[in-house]
Amino acid sequence: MGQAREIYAAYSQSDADMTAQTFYITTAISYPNGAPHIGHAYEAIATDALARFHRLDGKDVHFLTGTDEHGLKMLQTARKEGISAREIADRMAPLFKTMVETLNCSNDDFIRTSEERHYAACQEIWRRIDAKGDIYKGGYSGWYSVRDEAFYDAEELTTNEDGTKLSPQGTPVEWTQEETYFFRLSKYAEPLLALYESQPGFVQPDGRRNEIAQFVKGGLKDLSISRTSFDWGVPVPGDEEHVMYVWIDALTNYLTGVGFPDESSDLFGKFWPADAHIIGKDIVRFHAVYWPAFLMSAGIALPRQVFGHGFLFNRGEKMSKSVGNVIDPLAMAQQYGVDQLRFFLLREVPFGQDGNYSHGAIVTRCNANLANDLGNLAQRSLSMIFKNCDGVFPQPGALSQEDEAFLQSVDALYDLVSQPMKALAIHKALDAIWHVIGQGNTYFAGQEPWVLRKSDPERMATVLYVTAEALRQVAILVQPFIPDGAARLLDLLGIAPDARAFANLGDRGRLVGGSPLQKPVGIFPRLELEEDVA
RNA sequence: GGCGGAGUAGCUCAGUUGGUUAGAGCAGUGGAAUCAUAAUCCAUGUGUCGGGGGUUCAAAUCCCUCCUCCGCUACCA
Repeated sequence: MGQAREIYAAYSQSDADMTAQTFYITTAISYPNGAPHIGHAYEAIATDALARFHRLDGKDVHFLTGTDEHGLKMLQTARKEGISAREIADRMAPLFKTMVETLNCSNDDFIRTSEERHYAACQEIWRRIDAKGDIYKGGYSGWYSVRDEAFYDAEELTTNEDGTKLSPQGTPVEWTQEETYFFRLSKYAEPLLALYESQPGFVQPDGRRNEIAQFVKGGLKDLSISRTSFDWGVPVPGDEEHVMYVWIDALTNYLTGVGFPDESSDLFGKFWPADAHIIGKDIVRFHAVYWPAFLMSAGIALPRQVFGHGFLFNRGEKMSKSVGNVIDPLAMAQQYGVDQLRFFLLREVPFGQDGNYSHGAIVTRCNANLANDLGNLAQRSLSMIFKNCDGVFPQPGALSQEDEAFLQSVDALYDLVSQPMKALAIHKALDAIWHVIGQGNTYFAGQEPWVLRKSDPERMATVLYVTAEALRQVAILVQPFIPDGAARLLDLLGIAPDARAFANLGDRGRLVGGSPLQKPVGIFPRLELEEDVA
């Protein structure tokens, strides 16, 4: 194990400077063989919330997402329509690009693996792995269907009456051997185990890391990394008969996104190694085993974390075309609102676990937390200020014990949000914010400023000021999750765009008494509980 | 089969290294208030903490066993 440790240690960032001023985060790239679904939307939204959080926290953030366009399935889909794979990729990729835009994602780049820059990156990493002696030519054998141009696993096959084997598509298959290049994955089992042990945060959540470690402990087989049976892919350097197969191509997008192979570029220097790859739990192994192995082989620093999130289910059922519960995320964004959809997914589903969504759950969650708790607290307090304080924020008088106590928990909120966000516990961060919003309603109701209006106007002014100051901080903290609503609230409060970063939280950016207030308008209207269309 | 995780209030779940009357949100019930997006606030739970056995002064929390559910067990993005 000692030597294994050295192999990976040379490239790992286990002593990563947690106060680093840059942050590189990625989603997985989507396979655009069909339209985007709610799972794609969820991953993009969660990753965006993390990216926005770190940006507001003062870091220089690079957020990458995109599409993985090569491979046999794209080619087959294209053939069915009688067009080229590139044509279908050109038609489908924009759907994903539109989705992330519509969902208000702040990605800095959108990579398509069919782009020239990506070919350059893949070919360079291939060359380096090859130079390391980790690539060799061998044979890949399996049940091959000439008509499908595809290999199938033995379990997928059915046996015909006459004893011949058939593919799932019902086409005949035959035992075929194809020349392919292999990557010496077997060589990296020990270094990978050393990585998981010394950097428990490398694979998260913990349960996933245990599964991966268990898998690797069982020994690793070398990996087939090229194909000759189709040509929709990145050509292998020096052997144009082969295209790269799946993982070197797909995973390398994270390097392409920061300018690799130009390691002297500003982008690469600033952002590699990546801080977090946010991916679905189904592809954790490829990111936690293949990817670091490729990078170790190529002599490139390893990413700091791979996080596998859960799946979403529609009322407990996996969505499928046959069940008819496949829902277009853009239709959901249209129906509920982008902030509402974002908030629901981030608040309702513990990040890392599977989650459920339903029309009723979304309506309940959004009305209770967005319209009632936050929206109404803003409306009731700001409209009192607008009507009773000459349209400007009041000057606070001496603070009472209740004022101090409430402000104290508002000022403490940043830490309670920051800690879970840095641990990717997004739902816990939102829980902390809403706990304080709840305190805000309790405080407001307890102080009864509508009574003070007549009995003690100065005291009323102080209560309203404290409430508005709490709203200012809440609005700033809520930006990563519900950016539009947060911006509207900050606009109402008259907070300048350059005063909305986390550096302005607490007493470093107190609301200024006497500054003008916009006429309050509802931030989050209630959703009407209509017939369930889902 | 092997390895791992989970079974806690009607629903969704929290419960650190075992220790006062097991908690939260939602739903329900009763009340208050009326500034506000019919929003808000207060009060309110007789839960066998999956079953059984054990360790301990003390277990949801440790050990054994049984039941149920789930995840992983390689070349599909």
